[in-house]
Amino acid sequence: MRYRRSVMPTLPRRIAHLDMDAFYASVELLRYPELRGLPVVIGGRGIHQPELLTDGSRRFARLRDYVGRGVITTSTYEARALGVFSAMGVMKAAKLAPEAILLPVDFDAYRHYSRLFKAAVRAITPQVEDRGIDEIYIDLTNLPDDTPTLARRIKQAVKDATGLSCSIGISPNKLLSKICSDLEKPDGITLLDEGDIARRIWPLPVRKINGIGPKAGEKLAALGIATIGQLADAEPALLQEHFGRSYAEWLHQAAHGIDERPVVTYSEPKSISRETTFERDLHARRDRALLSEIFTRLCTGVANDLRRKGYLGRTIGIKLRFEDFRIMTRDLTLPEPTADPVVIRRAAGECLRRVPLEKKLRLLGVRASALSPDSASQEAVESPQGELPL
DNA sequence: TCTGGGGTCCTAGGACCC
DNA sequence: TCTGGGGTCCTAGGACCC
Repeated sequence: MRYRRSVMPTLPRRIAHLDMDAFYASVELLRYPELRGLPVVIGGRGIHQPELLTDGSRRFARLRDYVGRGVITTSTYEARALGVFSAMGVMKAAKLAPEAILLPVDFDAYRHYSRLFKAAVRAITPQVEDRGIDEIYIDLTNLPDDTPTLARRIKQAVKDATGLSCSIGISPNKLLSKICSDLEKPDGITLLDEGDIARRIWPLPVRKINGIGPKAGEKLAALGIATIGQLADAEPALLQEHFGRSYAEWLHQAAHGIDERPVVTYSEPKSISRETTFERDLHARRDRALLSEIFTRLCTGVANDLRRKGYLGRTIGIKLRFEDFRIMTRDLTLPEPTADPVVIRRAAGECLRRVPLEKKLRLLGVRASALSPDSASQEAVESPQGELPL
């Protein structure tokens, strides 16, 4: 009995991060194989579908023909070679690659392929954590096979299920695996253990760490810290002075490749929201009718999403982005949770009355949070949303 | 010619209660 | 009448991610 604890073997963790290669663009290439090898970008708004010509070929929109707001959602590797990346404004991308093919976003198709690849991996092990439409973590620790075999089997399963390639990083934790999966993209397998950190991780820029974004990256650069190795060497006191205790401690641990977070196979949603950026900036009074119509549509959308997913929200909030890009939020907690569009519209209207509306608006959003499962909802039982591990 | 839409987590202050 | 500390809820904003 005394020795039970120390005798129990604890296997070193084997955590995989799987990232689909140029996911949206690759799904589009399944549909339009004639675009393979060309610079293709997905994004913009109101893009017309490719036009089918009488000879059976298709005419595609070009980036140079685009006018208006919108960002690039994904680009093929050929387009990336021209400097066109996700989140870039479409008009800016058009300057860099005017001849690139432009396709509209088709989330239904991407969600379909997302379900396919995740199901294929879950058939190998249920220890899967969802990280959005094109990424997952997988805990391989308790599987019998060796790591390279598992990596190849998972990639093959994804390929068989979808026709798409992915990249996999495998290491003792999520942080390192996430970095790894990016190292040999596309179609790569990268294995790494603690002994490889200095050689493979430390030379990388700090921004490769998931959790160091533009702001923290800038601040670190100002301190002369560019690489993960330099971050690992940084004086803890210096980090604490600039980032606060808890973030500084996390930075230090991350730079040393330390991360104990488990793979979480299911979590309840925390909020459900709808938002929209207008074609042109709208004025609270002059465009009142149009704004009101959009506002109501957003509330109805949130209500429908709540019902479809089987949740009630007790806190209703709004989000505004002004023409100068400043964001303002307001929220209101109700006595009772709701999924009623009329109740949501009224609560959101209360919130809206609390914000000054001199500046023109660029975006309007509505959100429900403080969610609870709706026990009266049949849909919740019949078609589980999220990815219930059943 | 700027910059989408869906999320999560964290911080911080004030109200309110014990 | 004054002093104080802890806990929870609500609200607002911000960083970050896919």
